[in-house]
Amino acid sequence: MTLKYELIKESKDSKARLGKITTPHGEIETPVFMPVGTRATVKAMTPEEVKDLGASIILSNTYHLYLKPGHELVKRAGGLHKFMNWDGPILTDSGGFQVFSLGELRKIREEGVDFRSHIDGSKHFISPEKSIEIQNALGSDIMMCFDECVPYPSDYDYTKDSMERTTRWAKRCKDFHEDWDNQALFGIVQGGMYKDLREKSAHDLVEMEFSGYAIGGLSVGEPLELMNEVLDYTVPLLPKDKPRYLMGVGSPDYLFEAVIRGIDMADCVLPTRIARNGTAMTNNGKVVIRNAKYSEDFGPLDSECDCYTCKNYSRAYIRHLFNVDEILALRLTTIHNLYFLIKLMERIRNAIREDRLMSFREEFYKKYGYIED
RNA sequence: GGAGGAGUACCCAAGUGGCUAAAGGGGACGGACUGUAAAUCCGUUAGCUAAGCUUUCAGUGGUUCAAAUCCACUCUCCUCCA
Repeated sequence: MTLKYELIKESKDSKARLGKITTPHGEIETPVFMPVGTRATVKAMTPEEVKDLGASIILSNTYHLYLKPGHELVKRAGGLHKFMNWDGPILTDSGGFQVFSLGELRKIREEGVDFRSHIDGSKHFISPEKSIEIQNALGSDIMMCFDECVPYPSDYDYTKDSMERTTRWAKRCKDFHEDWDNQALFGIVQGGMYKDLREKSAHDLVEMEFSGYAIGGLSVGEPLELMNEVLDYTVPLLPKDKPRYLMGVGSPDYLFEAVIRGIDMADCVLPTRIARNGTAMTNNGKVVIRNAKYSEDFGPLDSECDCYTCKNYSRAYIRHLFNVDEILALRLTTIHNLYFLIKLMERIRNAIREDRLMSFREEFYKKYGYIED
């Protein structure tokens, strides 16, 4: 197996850890935040810009690229890296989340999932094997097993059946995949909010020996405390010498809580999506830049930020761009939000290195407004 | 001077007797967003002592149990003719 995880340091004041992942397209310092580029682009950004923001790995999506432009086309283009001009590591999601989010448009059975395209309604079928075939064609550095992300809340029996099927699918993904030298494969722990199901899922997947392990089915609407609880008993079941990836988490508090429980990787559309919808994450909390109170605020989005946006543009200007529906508005806020989270993870890594993660978290929460002082 | 047309809330615009405090857009204001069907979606937008009440559809007066809607006059704007 080519993917290498090096555990550099375990935090003294929490379960956080510092590490380094080596992929065929470069190294990743962990804990890391991974920007999402579903359709082979981090929306509104060029790959060069994403790299300049400090991103060391990005996500892309099996389901979306399979529909458009088609994974065979991407393969003919020379693979996803070449196609989109990103030469760093890429992680591809398996399409499992779409199984969860497409609702009415899909039907799950043992063999796989029948989908209807959200684009034109055409019928499609994705199985674990098909998902791997697509991800092989894309050539991502890290592939994900095809899974089902169970909604919250879900009852015990449904969650159990689903989790067991996800485990069987994981086995099929692993058996189908061949080129382990160039592409790693992560298993995804499911089991909803049920401890015994999470334990069973983690146990069975760890036994299969994947390149790394993801925790799926969290951050789907449950309270933060519940996510923390699930992480508390699930993360310790995962091997220390492999990366641990919490899927779909991207608000600062969720990232902190995940990292202090031993998570190494996380991805989320949140920073890029809310950026396009007019919200910035700052050290002093959320800034809904469209609000009237910023119309004459000539200071930066975040006075403590040194990103391109904050160095050069004012809140009043960005608000104006949103008000008149200019493309640059989306770009400027996206640059800031991505930089903010990438930088936050760097600050978190430094705090782990210096054994002061818990105090950094406290300080950050107070300023951000998560806790009142 | 003559003939015709039009004036509805911040803007555009529907409504031509009661179900209209008034459709729909836009704007403004606020909110949501967490492995992206998202430059998206949702809410508010006459005033108030807000379950209820008060004042609105150019203005004034009238008809009617009831008027943005019907009638009269006035004002303003537009088009055509002289």
